[in-house]
Amino acid sequence: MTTSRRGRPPAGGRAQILDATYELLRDKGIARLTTKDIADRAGTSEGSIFYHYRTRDGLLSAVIEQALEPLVALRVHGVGGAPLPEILDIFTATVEEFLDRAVVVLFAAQADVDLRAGLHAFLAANADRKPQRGVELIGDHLAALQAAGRVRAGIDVHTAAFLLVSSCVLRVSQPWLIGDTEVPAREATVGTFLAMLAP
Amino acid sequence: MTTSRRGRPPAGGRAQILDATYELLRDKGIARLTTKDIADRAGTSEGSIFYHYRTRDGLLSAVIEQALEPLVALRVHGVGGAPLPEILDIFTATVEEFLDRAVVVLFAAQADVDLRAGLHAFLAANADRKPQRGVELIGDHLAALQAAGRVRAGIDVHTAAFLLVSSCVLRVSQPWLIGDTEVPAREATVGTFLAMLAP
DNA sequence: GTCTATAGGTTGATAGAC
DNA sequence: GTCTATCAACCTATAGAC
Repeated sequence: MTTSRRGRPPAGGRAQILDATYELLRDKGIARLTTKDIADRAGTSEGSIFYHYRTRDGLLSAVIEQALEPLVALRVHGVGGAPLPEILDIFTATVEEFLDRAVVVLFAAQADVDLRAGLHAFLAANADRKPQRGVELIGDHLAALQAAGRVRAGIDVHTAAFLLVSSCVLRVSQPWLIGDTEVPAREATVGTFLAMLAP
Repeated sequence: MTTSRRGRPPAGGRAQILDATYELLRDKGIARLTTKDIADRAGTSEGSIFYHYRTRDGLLSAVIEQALEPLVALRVHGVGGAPLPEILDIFTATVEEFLDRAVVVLFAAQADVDLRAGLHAFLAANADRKPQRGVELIGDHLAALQAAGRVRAGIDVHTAAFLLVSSCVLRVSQPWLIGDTEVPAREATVGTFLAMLAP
């Protein structure tokens, strides 16, 4: 797992192939993604691709897993004692920043049952329910505030947290799915969410 | 546009090809979708496919547009005077029922820039912002209730409506994107949403 | 490790009989 | 309208030189 080394990496190295594949996935889509196009964009030869990744699917899996790396590396920990607006601002910004890159591979994996199964297996083995635990964490914090009377009583705070995360997913996905359309800004969504929580 | 005729349609007709393509898209994905597989599943020959749809892309576009048909046919109208819980229940159920079928083609279209561009153009030309107008409509109804004091003051009701629709999209998409995971039931989400709106 | 050359198989699309 | 037969292009993967 030597992911870095001294000096300029060789032109046809693993990283260039990985980056070129991600960019083509994002710009053209997976349907007409060929190893020839990848080689051209990476400035290498097709032979190198198969030397490094053995198969086209192996390369695609590597690209998918790289884009999900922030989720794997994530250390889930308590949200601390910062003011709620700040917590939700940072949380939603982090989620959307991750999704900006991840949707490309999440959508690409939908094109093939095997890729999708591999994606799900990878998440199960390496991400250990982190998306859900993020929602749980926010929910737990809201529950504490609710107990302290700073969040209105009578609402299921974990379901509320799911609503907030949903808006992050849709905001990032919508331009891809149905084209450019108006969506409330993230800050406005967080603001409205806070107002709906107030006692 | 003769979509029906007397008697049993010929085995290799347009409809069978369309259905077979949708099913393969849903079950296997677009990446390895071949006209041969489509012909086999439809019980027809490849020749018939190209006779009816001229090109593979033409067929795919037809499948996409058929799955979005409920959106095109939708007549957007006021929500009437039913109780809010009932309105939101019916609204979210309708949205998710549509998405259950639509995500298959919405995701498939992400595999190719041309397909995606075609999808966006089709929606712009035939759906006339109906997704957004659905959100607006719920928002407008909430605004009226807010003016009547039955929804708490100080919240942006249109952003709130966006939160609710987001949860529908994520609930339907999540099994595809990250695999089977716990998600709050639709009824629970609507219930929590209502509780957050109460004055 | 990277390249070139090429094999081997698949794919979308066409032609022409029925 | 549907079928069979066929083709030309393309794509993944391998072999072997450097």
